[in-house]
Amino acid sequence: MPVITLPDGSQRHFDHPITIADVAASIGSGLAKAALAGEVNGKLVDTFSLIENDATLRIITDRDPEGLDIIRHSTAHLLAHAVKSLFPTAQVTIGPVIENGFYYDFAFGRPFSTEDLEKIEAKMSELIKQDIAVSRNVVGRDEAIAFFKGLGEEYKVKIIQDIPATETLTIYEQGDFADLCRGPHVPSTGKLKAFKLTKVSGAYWRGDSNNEMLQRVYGTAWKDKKTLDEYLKNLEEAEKRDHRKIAKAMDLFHIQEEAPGMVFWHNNGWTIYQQIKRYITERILENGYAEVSTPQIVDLELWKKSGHWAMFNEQMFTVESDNRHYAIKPMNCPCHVQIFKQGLKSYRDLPIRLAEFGSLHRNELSGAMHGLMRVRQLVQDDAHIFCTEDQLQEESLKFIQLLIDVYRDFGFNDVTVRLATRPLKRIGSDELWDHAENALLEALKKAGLTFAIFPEEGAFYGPKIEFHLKDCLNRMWQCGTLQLDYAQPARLEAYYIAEDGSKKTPVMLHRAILGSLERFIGVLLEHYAGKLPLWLAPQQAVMMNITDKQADYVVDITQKLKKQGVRVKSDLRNEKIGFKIREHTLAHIPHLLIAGDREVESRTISVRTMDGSDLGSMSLDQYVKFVETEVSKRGRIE
RNA sequence: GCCGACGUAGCUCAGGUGGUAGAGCAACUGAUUCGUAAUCAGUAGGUCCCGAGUUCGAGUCCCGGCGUCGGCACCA
Repeated sequence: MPVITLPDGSQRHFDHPITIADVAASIGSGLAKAALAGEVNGKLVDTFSLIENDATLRIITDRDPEGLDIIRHSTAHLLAHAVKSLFPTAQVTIGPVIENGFYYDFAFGRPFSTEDLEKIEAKMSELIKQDIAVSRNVVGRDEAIAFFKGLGEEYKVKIIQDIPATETLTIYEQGDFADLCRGPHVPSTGKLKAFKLTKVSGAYWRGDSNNEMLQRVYGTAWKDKKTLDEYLKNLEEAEKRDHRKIAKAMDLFHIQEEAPGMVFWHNNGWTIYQQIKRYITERILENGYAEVSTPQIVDLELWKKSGHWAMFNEQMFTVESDNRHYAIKPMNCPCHVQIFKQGLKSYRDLPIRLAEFGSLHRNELSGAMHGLMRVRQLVQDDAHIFCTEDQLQEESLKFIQLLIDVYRDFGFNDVTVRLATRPLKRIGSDELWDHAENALLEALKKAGLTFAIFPEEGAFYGPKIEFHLKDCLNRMWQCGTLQLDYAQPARLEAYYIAEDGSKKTPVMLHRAILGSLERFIGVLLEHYAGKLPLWLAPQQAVMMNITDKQADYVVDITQKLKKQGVRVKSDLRNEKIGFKIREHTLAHIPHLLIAGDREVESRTISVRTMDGSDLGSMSLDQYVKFVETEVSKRGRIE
């Protein structure tokens, strides 16, 4: 006779096994209607599942995060249901919940068109209206295989064959549609209120590019129309922040057909670029790095020795001259090892930190390019630290601390950190890996960072820490990285003389804070929606006159401000002041400086910021001081 | 690289079923001289991504290529 304990501690006694739906109904009719699933003793189950023994129960509604996941999962099923009824030859595969929605992969003879999508959506709405009850059946393995074979669902059969024999298999049915699924699901299709199919694309079966391509349909689902609309609106807003759009509006750069994946930086964009480079140079020099510069084109022999040619030759551009074969460098590291090797190094010289803003070329697959985020020519704020085993952890910690501080200056206080550990295919002893992983782990802990461990994701030569930033559409981009490398220094025969007089191979740390400057600028533009803080803004101020009378004054003040290092231009056009203000505000110029008769009279300028606040009149000196203070704050959030 | 969509004026985009390209903004010219997010009028502007084909005739249809976009895969 089950006694059911609810989240508020109250208990309900029943004299017979009871479903969650019934418990909900016994509490109230509103809850009965809202119930999507239940959590019984910490496990999510369907509302129609039977409770036979004493249990704690939480009824899941669309107010719970789990409720939303269930809605999305059930909407994925609804999608499959609609597809199967419209296109019976389509085979179902998997349909998981993802951030903000779900997708479902189908094997189908042809791609789905946008018209198909509309039809599918309409069918889904129809199925919702019919409010079809969902049921769950536990089935035996052979039974399940026979069942899906009978339906011609070959992929489901493959999926079942891969599920461990210990797991029970369940089939969910709604009307004439059945799918292998762990559940739970909403009790009936009528519970699904707000969804939208967003895009179709190809996706490889089991994520392997050697396999056939399936048709993936993406969708989003929410508890009600209101939250769905909010989400769609947010998406639209986010798309406006796309760095490619902002760049066009701000005249930052362009990319054209003749040089795919390579950037033509316009003056405005290049000003940002230079500003960042200058800043990083300053920061690394004060942190004991030495800046170097190495060749762009290097004989293939070096890349063979370093291991790059064997691993990454498809992504390397090559050139030929005088019967010699060269590669345009995709990375700086082998060249930095060459500098390390010049002259005998003692343990006393270590650590040696070599930094370079080298231009790198990587022949990325054509489909991989993405604005500034993924390009074929890039510059990293790259450096390699050569050190001893003992210095590993301290160097790692120092780097992480520098990175965090630099990110703060750019206004990023929220960074996703991953520790990628030993992959299956690797070189080096387990002791070495223990040591290396531990060094990074300890460094992360000491730095006080929260991070996730990504097992088997490390490089073949060593573990790595990845620092990811999000773009406006929530796509993650790796920016910073710290990698331990035991292989290259040895392969390229770098050594130092240890305390005991023996030759030892140094450990090499590959590290970058911003990663590719191109990508970082892309993320930065989206982060700020183009409204860069003063220190980065390519144009910091525009000085404008109200009528022609103040033109000379404006030219004079502009000149003086330029001499003081302010990135300012004048706008003397015969336009109304409102028009000029609007234009420069839309161009995200931080300071709008205005001079009318009053200002000429008092030798001042009227200062307005791009967010619309009027700072009143100030003298030239006052303004320059104001700029200096703002610039020195950089992008830090107090 | 794979699947799909797209490529028209400087920008954003319109151009059922084939009949010599259009709007808004920007540009240019003129008027206006104005106080914090759009003054008015006029003018000019095109290799419709490239190549081949079907057709009397192609921005539109077919084929091939390039690029971009959304995903997949990849990402030292």
